[in-house]
Amino acid sequence: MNKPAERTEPVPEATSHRLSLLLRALRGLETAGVHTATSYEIAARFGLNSAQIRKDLAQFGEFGVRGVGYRVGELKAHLKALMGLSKTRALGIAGAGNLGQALADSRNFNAEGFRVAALFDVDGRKVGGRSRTGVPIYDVQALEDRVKELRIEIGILAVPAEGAISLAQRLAAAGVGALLNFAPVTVPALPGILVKNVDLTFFLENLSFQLAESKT
Amino acid sequence: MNKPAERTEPVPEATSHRLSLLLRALRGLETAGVHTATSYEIAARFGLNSAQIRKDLAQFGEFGVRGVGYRVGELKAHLKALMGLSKTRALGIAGAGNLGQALADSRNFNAEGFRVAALFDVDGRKVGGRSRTGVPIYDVQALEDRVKELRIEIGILAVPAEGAISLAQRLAAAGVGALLNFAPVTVPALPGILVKNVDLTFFLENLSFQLAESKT
DNA sequence: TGCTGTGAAACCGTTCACAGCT
DNA sequence: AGCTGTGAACGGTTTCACAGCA
Repeated sequence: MNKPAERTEPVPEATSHRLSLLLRALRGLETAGVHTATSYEIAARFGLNSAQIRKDLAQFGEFGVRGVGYRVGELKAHLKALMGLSKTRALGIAGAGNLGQALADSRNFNAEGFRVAALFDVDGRKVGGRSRTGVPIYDVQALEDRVKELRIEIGILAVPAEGAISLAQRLAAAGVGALLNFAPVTVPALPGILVKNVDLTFFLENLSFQLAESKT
Repeated sequence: MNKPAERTEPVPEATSHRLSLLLRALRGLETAGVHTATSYEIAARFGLNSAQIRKDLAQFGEFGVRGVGYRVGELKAHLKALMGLSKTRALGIAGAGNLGQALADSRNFNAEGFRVAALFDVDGRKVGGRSRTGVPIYDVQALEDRVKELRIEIGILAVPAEGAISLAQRLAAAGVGALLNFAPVTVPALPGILVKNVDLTFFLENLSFQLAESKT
């Protein structure tokens, strides 16, 4: 099993979403002490089709054992490697306001694969301080230097709309590989860098829409 | 134009996402002083296909004028009505930590269609206070009473994983129609209520995956 | 036997292309 | 003439169904 699995074509986004889900499911199984699981069992954990799980995994190699299923720990390790989570990436958060600090202190952002290395802000009263869990707050002027020094790979924008675009450009120029933008503007595609815009209003509007729909 | 447009079948999720985008595009056009726009022009505003825009809209009625295009203001009003945004919905946020306060004060959550009416927390020092923009912080014990009194329609979970599920149930029982969950647990489908789980780790993992991919 | 890995079928969403209004 | 509204073609993803291996 476990063939080299050369991948050239880009992985469909839907697949990458499911991979995240799958990893969660595996974590759950692992802490539940389960060592082996079939695609049917995993599929049941989130209402999915078992063939889909097998197909998704088949894109990357043969991780299963016929007649048995998948070894949970092994598959999880493969998956983490696949998703680039086997080493810890440093994150830098622009904006030490409520949102920035919430993210900096979040267990999510300091879990398997990630570590918040720095917060940046323009407010002189915040600069030099630390977040509740101890993430240092640097002056945004030192952004480029700190990104390089701390080897920050992913930049997170938690600033008001106004400053977002120019900060995105500075982070990109400083060498981060990806940007996660929470500011209510769409950061355009920047050359050589991945950008993901997350607009929280979006989720609200969707709920509202579904509410309106269901009431009809 | 503008036929009744009976809709029975559920709208595909992709459509509802695009409707949000479309609304943004229309806001942009409106503030730019544009009164009429063709589907081609709108499509150009975000890299989409013009037919898709027409198809999406066609599901709900006939809003366009052949040979001319769409009247921006009119279409926007229709869209807002469609999405349940023509009246303001009250939001209640459980958890007055950094994330909860960030959301409460966010312009996004207090824009067209939404208004944060209350924050809830267990911390006695916070209770009785207000967020920076003036959203009152209530004791979580008063959750049910306040939800009813303030006619809160959407509950937002900005609490740690532990308390999330039980709060979700309390909010549901108190009568909210939808829940937006930011806690790092999956809130299961509750009867008669819409639940949207937003796991911020998800976005990070996806970026990480794409980074890992692109480096290959 | 029982489950994975996978070709083939079914399904769904997107794009094309044009008929039909204005 | 010009653009919307829409049936038909296309492409991609999901599901089915089974061959192949432990």
